Amino acid sequence: MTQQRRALIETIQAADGHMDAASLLEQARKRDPRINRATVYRTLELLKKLRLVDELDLMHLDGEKHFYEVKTNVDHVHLACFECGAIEEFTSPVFEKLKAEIVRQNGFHIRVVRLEVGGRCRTCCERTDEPAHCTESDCCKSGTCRRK
Amino acid sequence: MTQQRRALIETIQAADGHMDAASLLEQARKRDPRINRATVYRTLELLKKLRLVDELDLMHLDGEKHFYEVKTNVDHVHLACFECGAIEEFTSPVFEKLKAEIVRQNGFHIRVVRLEVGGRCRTCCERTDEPAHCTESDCCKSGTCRRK
DNA sequence: TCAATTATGCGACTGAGTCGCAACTGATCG
DNA sequence: CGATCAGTTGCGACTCAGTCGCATAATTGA
Repeated sequence: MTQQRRALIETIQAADGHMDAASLLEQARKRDPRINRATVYRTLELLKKLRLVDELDLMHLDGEKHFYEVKTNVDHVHLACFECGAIEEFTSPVFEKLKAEIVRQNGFHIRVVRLEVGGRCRTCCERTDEPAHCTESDCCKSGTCRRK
Repeated sequence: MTQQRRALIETIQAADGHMDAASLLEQARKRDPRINRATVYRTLELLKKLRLVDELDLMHLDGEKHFYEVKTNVDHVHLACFECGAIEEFTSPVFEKLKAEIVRQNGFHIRVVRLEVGGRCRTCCERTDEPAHCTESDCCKSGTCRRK
């Protein structure tokens, strides 16, 4: 356990939202300015393998970067709104049931699960004056779409 | 509808497994050698928006690249074995139930769903002479792990 | 057939993530 | 407590998937 790892772990735990590697580096440097970019990636790799953090794509709402969050004891779904960019989390016994089914029917030993859903959140759906999102093939250039 | 798009669509449909952009380009060039890399990405973007293809990460089993498959009428889970690299697909009414729950409870309008599971497939689990996968933090350097 | 629109090829660029290597650090043990 | 040494870090160069601007080419629709 080095200074750098401590700073990185503290930073992830202190974060309220989902952080990507670059902002994690930036924030962690406030705790220990020596931290290097390579160390961030190496530490994230380690934490993933130790199953202490989960890696997310968040439906590529903001490019190709990955996001990280402290692993919770119960898996959750991430709902990403293409219109306002909001990320909602959702847990359900049905999700657990589905995982159990995968184990039972496929004999698959689950190590990590990632369920991401993209679409339009309730708030954006209720703004009925706007057309349904992404029905046009060029919607993502339209300015209402947050997806890059 | 241009020659290039036709060639790309035919290539994706003809593919039996999951293709990434680079191999899609390579295969599509057998149908139309003029196709350019940029066109592949632009066409994939279009097909995603038209909801004709789905984009997958397959748990980054093979680096950061994305994989593509023709969208089926019922969503399926992708099970990626970290040990042998196999990709299994799995459909279940429970998955549909979970999606319905997301819509009902969150008022979320689903556009695209991606459920990926990483772990150890049945075949690899039954090879009991080998230690359980990924219990060691450096497992992915061990040679048994296909994850990069 | 021809103009307007849309797509493509090209090549340079971006940016996330990786790698090799020398220098360093921090647990361990005498 | 101070030497040891495996494991970690910083650095900087590198890789490679994906993007962009622009001139040219192909498609569409009148």
